[in-house]
Amino acid sequence: MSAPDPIPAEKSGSAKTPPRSRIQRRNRQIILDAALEVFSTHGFRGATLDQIAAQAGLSKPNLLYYFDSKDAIHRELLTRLLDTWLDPLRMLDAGGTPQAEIMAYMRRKLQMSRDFPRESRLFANEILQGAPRVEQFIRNDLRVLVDDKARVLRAWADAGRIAQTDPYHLIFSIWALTQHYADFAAQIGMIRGDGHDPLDGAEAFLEHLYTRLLAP
Amino acid sequence: MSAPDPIPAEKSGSAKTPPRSRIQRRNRQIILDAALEVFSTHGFRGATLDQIAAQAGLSKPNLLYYFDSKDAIHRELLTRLLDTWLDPLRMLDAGGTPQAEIMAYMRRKLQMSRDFPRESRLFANEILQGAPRVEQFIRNDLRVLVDDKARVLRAWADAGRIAQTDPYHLIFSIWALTQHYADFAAQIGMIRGDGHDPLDGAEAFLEHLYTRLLAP
DNA sequence: AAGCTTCTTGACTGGATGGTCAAACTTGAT
DNA sequence: ATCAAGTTTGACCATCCAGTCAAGAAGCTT
Repeated sequence: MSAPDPIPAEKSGSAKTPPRSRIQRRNRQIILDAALEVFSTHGFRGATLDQIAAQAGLSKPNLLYYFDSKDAIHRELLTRLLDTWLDPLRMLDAGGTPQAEIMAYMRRKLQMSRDFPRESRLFANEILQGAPRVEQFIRNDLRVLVDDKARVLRAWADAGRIAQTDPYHLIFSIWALTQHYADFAAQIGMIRGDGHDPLDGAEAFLEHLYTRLLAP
Repeated sequence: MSAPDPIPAEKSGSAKTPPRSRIQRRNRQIILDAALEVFSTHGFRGATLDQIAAQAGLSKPNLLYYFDSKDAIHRELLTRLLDTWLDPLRMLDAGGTPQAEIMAYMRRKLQMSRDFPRESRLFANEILQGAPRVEQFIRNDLRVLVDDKARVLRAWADAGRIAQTDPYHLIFSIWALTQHYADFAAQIGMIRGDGHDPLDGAEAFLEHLYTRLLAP
């Protein structure tokens, strides 16, 4: 399992930021970016190291100089993604104004679909396959966070500050509606015409939708 | 490209229902069912003929006796899926009551997520990859249908029978919200607890949502 | 500039996988 | 029962693909 490692990791177990050379940092980033492109459209099995190498402008052995394996590249991408995946929901503040907080959460998620559609598709691919690589993340981190925020939403509803709705389905609806614009962008683009920005009008629509849904 | 075909297709170009023996019909169905299971969770590239054969309880060469290639199995699945994919939207009746029609469409889509989650994931996989195999279907059939129904929705809005909303985003929202329960079932299951039915409460929530969204 | 380290790659390997084939087995009509 | 057609499969092949390796090129340090 442990091949001689050309990139010596620091003594400290899983060093968060092993001191890498300029070239190391640059090329690892190039590879991750290329891999994100390829993995997000073809899935893990559908992607080949040759594709990633071509996309990165590097040779295949060179990829494997910077990462131990195809799997290691994919794991690194997922790890980086999950690190920030929870942030928008985490920012939902129990002390804020209910409508404004929920609306802001929706807007943050929509912004992620706009700014990071490949990351969204990478995640979608993972869930479609049954979430084998992110199961623990979902069962632990995500679930705890959702349970926590669901309590906040329920409290708001019980206090009559927003309409009575199932807080879980409310959260799922925000995920579904916002991620759809990233994950199904190809379909939307083909229906609306290729010159059209798939996200055009989405924010106004979703604001309208949640305004009406949440009004007490 | 054209290998000697052990299953003679009828003279008439693409016979819709070539007369097959009892065994043929049975085994083709078994294979398609197994393939749907495998393709929908692993994607086209991620699925192997050996997996499908094992799932079907047949040998790999036997699979290839009934279908020309892995691709042919996949194509057949997609063709059958697309044939019925449009039906729920097609049934939306311009002559009906706006709220009731839209609500019924939402319910039909939700029912499809309940009854055919694998088909939904097969489709989602396809779109995630950029819709290479269904591009013409989307650009032609689906687009025309959506444009048509969008006109209906717009007319209803202009007549003041439902609230003013972008008809395209309204349709997309129904797709997103209903398909999410099939495509992201793994995630929902892990968050709500494994004993829980992911779709529990979904219909009530969506009815509530669209009631409020559409009220003039 | 020398010498050491880091980086890069052409050529290769082993295993997985889609697909073939000829021989064997079943089925159904007579 | 017999025979032809339809069905099944073990053994095999060719290609693809993740990963290896040794040798060479480029950077750094002095």
